[in-house]
Amino acid sequence: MNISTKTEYAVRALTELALNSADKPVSINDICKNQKLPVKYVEQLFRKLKQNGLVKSIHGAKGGYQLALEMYDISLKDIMEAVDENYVASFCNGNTKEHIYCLGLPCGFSKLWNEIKDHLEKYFDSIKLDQIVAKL
Amino acid sequence: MNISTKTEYAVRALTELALNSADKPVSINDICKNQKLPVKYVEQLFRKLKQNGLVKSIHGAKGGYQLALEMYDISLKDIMEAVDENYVASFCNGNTKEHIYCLGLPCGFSKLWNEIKDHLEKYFDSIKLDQIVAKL
DNA sequence: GGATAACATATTAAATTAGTATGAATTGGC
DNA sequence: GCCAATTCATACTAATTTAATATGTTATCC
Repeated sequence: MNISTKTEYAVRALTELALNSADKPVSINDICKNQKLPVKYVEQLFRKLKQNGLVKSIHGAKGGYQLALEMYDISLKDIMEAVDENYVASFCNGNTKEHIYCLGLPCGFSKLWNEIKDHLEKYFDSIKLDQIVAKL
Repeated sequence: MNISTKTEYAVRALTELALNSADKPVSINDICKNQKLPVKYVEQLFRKLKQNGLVKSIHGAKGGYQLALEMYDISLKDIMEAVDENYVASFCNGNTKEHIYCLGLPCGFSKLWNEIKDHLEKYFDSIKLDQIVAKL
């Protein structure tokens, strides 16, 4: 039950964009210099962020990334989902999507796990990038 | 950001106690037979649950475990904490307890991580064993 | 005294996560 | 046109964590 470093790195990187990419794109290199993050790892994260429509990119020299959405339209949940797939999915020992059976038996806990999952998703979705930046 | 199997197993095992250990102790063997869980693994979990005062034990033949507290005094947080130490602690890349520095730099995110941590702890503490049993 | 069951610890195995390596494709500036 | 900077893509390795097993000892009931 932890925030993964993937999520942490993504949040930190997106915060850099939020602060510096309004007019010009910012390169991963610059981001990683500022935040002391591993470049190649963060590259991977950014590809996922792009696939999920959170950032847009400009190729080639002087290229880089910019936010694709307004800060208040990017939630912590969006980030986690993009970067850390099934970030809150594998309850009930991950046996079925519907959580009706666990370990081959009808599972009485699906209700509980689903409620928790729901709560967490809503909570993380309520935290937006502009709020995160405001807390810095 | 998932419920560990440790927590899942512990919840399932404690539910068994909640339902069956009111008068007599219940053995780990019986619990694991019912819930199809690995005995030796669950043994370890129960030792931690005992250390944390959630269950009490009776040695020897006909022995086993019983809840040490009322069901409404055992929260999901208590269980997670007992069985899954630092279940929600390693934010901020786990570098310092206070989350004031990250990777050697003053960390602007400590506020965020701590708020999240706080929220999660309160949430999990609000879910009590009697409610879990009621949802079955 | 034998069966049952908690208690304790060490070890192995599996899975996940983090990070590196290598290289191709794209673009700006000289 | 070429070179540097940069995104894009994938494969691989290393580290860490988590799950589970193995091997016992100790206590208690019958």
